Amino acid sequence: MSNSRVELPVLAPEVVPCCPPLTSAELSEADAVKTAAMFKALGDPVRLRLFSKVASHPGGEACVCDVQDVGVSQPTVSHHLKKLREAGLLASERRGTWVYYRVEPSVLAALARLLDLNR
Amino acid sequence: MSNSRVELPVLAPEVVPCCPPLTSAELSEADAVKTAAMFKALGDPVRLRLFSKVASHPGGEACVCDVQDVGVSQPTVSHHLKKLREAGLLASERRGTWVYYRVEPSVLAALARLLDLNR
DNA sequence: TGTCTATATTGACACCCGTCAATTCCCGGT
DNA sequence: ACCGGGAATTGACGGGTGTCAATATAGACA
Repeated sequence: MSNSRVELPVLAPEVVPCCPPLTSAELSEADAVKTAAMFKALGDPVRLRLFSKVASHPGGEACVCDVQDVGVSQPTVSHHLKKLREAGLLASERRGTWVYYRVEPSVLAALARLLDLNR
Repeated sequence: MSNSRVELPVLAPEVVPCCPPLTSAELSEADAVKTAAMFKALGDPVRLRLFSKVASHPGGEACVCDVQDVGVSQPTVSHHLKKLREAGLLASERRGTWVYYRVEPSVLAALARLLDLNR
């Protein structure tokens, strides 16, 4: 098969940037839908721990085997990582046997700016 | 019934501060449960818009009548505001006919610090 | 080719969640 | 006391979500 695969599968383009601080102006309905999807992805304890494990892992990335000890089954871990990827918070890449996940910094920064208090 | 109610009902004390940046260390299970509850509260488009309307309202607070135009019924607005209050993100106070909501700054700051990238 | 390991997908199930209509509660004014 | 309006609660319904067991896929190595 052609090896022109560029990988980086999901992460739809309209998920990326978005929005001034919440304290400075109210969100449009469309922006609220996009942004709420990201918060929703972080709104489950297991997903938040998985995200935290990836984000804090040395080198900025972690394979599933590094993070899957969160008290649920392997398919459930895979399911949650997929949700985080679909929300644009994580990116994944297969290298040999393992699949590595890393944080999408721009998206995380957008969320942080959204919550920023010092206007 | 006795009218010795002190108001300011919810906002349990253990909801308040919490946790270094997600990129610096992984969350404990207990911290993940508490923090995920806040993200979950922001993970619905209607709630996020309500929160945004309160946060960006002049004077730092808004009565329900100021924010309830989000396309759902009045009971649903009340329901969502209650969720935001229970998550520790909003505080409410009745003054005469109207009930005013305002953002809990410390909680919002904690979430922003959690998502902070630099460092 | 076949086997082993790592990760993803499928299908099923119980429970949670957002929503509304109807009702109730709380407060001011008359 | 009564009434009117703002806001909260109740009860019900439909769709979504987290979870697991079973299975499938993909790559590494014999």
